[in-house]
Amino acid sequence: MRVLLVEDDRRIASDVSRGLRASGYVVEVSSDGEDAWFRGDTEDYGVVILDLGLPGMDGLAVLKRWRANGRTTPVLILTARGSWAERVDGIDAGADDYLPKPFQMEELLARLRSVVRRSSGHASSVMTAGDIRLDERQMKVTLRGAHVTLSPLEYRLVAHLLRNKGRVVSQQELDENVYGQPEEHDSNVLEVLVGRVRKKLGPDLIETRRGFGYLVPEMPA
Amino acid sequence: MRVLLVEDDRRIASDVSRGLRASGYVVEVSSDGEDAWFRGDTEDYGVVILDLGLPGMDGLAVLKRWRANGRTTPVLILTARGSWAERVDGIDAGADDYLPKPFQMEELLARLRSVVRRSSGHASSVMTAGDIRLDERQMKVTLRGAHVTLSPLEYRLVAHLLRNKGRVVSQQELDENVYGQPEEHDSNVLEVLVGRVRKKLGPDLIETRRGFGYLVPEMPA
DNA sequence: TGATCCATGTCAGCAAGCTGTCATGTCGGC
DNA sequence: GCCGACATGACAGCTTGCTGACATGGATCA
Repeated sequence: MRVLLVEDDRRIASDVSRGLRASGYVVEVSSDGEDAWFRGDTEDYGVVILDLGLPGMDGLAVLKRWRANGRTTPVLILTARGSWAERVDGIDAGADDYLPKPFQMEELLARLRSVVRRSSGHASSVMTAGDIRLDERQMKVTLRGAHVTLSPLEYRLVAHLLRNKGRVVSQQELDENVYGQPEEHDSNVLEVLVGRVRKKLGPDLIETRRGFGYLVPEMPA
Repeated sequence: MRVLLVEDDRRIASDVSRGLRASGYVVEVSSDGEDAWFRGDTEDYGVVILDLGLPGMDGLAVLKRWRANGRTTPVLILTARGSWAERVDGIDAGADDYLPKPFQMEELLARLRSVVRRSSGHASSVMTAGDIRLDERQMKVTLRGAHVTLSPLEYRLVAHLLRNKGRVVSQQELDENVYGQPEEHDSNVLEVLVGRVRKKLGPDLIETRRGFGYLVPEMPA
């Protein structure tokens, strides 16, 4: 992992970067605010370790400019011991964590792990098929970019079929996942439901496998 | 937002919870490890504040068991001053941040904001959606720059939805985070509350996902 | 103490639209 | 062509969520 270490004290910089390298990080050092800002804005680092007292541009300002530009690279700031006001400011400026000086190398490494772990923990919730796009987080379905309103049952049907794209899903399985009851409906509710969905999302999304169930194909017809 | 405060010192617990409530959190206090573990494992909190020295079950053990069960609720641990080994352990056990005792209420609040913000992927204590701007630090809400006065419940509703911008939030989740009770209201308080907020902040801020809950969309309609 | 304000809960009525049913039409395989 | 599986349109009943009006109760202040 690539780390940008922004620190103007040469001795600290060298100690820390040695420790980081020993732990398998690729380290780049910057000792000046302007330079740090430029690099952080143009390059892609896994983490930034940022000292607040800097020549050129203040560390907080650097951080704020990154965040204002939408950079989400995790940032760990180094603050003077005991100055909790500084920490509050740093955190509110968008820092992911701070470490009061002086610190043990071991502690720095632990916080680095934690910061990185956190920032890499998101999974995508979007599924697509043909022109259809379903965002599970927003429970939003679009057809060629246009928002389509689905009822709760319709939504669950589509979501379950999309989650199982490329596989034939039996009526019983759909019953269980849409209605939550394994009991067989004596009527044709499911077929009606499929019909309503097809009317809203187009006839090609859901294919019928006579005698087996329904299927959202891997490739649109 | 719902907070679980795990602290066995009654005085600290009462001071802190008072401060938290004053800042708009819904606070539940637990003073014993077993109890804390059980609650954290069964209930859904926005954050947990965890003191390490506990009767019953040790704080670290509680945290580890949560993580082992896949709970990702952000946890802020309180440690004795200067014991950095404890911090390292805590962070590697899955804590999201730590705060050395003694601390200022203000700092606790800032770190809480930061931990919560991170875990929901936001970058600043100011959250926006369309023309609406909410500053968690000041508990201030503005609409097109003009200050809007919200009641406590209204504020909590908006804050929770904004913290989860782009995600559908169920009525039950709102209940828990606004009222602090998982119990179902038999009445329509929440709908009334939403209505009141919409009247103050405009009808487009909060979208309804019939049958599922409410949502503040990523992009204004 | 009484007057008043405000936050909050309750309720009833309304509109939208969701959902199951049924009658009837269509399709595919044998 | 026949049969069963599936599709479709219409409709009635019901749910859901929204809204305005009102009740309650706590806080504040004269």
